Amino acid sequence: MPELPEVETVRRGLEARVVGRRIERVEVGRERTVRRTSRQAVIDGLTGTTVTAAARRGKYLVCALDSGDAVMIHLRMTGKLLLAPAGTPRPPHSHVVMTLDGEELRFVDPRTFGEIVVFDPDRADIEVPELARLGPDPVVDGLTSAVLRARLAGRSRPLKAWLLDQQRVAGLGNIYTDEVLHAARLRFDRPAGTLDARRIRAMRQAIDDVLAAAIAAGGSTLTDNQYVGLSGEPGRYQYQHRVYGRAGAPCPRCRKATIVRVPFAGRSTFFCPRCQR
DNA sequence: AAACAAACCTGTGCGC
DNA sequence: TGCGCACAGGTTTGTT
Repeated sequence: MPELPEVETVRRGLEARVVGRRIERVEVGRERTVRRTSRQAVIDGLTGTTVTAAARRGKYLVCALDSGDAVMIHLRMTGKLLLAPAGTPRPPHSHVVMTLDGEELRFVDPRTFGEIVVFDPDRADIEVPELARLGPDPVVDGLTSAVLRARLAGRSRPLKAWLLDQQRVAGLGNIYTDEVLHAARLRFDRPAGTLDARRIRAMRQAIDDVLAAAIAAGGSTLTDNQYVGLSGEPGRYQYQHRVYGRAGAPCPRCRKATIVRVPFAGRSTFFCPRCQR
């Protein structure tokens, strides 16, 4: 579910409302959420610590603790972090609950693909190896045309597959790749290595513009309401989607063709067959 | 290197 | 109303 803009919205919520606070108590219901280590490792690693920073890389949240450890949280498809007054009813699938001075930070995740792991940053390469493998994050690291060009060179994969690969660029998922490719006027199935300098610049600009607008709008909340921010507030970027979920609608740029939905890489892809090449 | 399918789970929406 | 199927924002793993 959540891609870079949604995770960034959650990160900002954590920074504003959780950083600086002490985790008094930790409850782990479903052990699957903490499968990387164990229920006890996560309870022991979090209890009594104060959250000192909230960072993000791609779709990964990484919070620093005053113990020297860090906690990685990945929401995957249906994970949510919700901050609510202690004592209020917990939503179904509240697998991990952290109590902080009258409030509860709840990790809610119906499909249980998400996970939480407390790790030693000095051993990050072993304990969360995927973090080190992530490509540049367009917001955290910035992304230049030169970097894009170097990484795209010689690649035969379709552009969309390339953009979805977190080891190439970190943070884009199914919604935002489609939005970026439409903004850059590029077809999803064009081989990644065939972009000339002008198209590379267009794609870089599109990545920046789409992500900035989406973050400013608090991310995208689709009709199933799966994604909401820390306080349960929905995002608003779905109202600005130009192609995602809009099959059959006229293309908002050329207004002549109709947005098409095709299966690609096992999921839906939306694009304008007229203005994306 | 890259394409594809399957796996991990649960919920929802749709056609019949 | 009820049933069965398709599908869903992500990532890893195994197979061609």
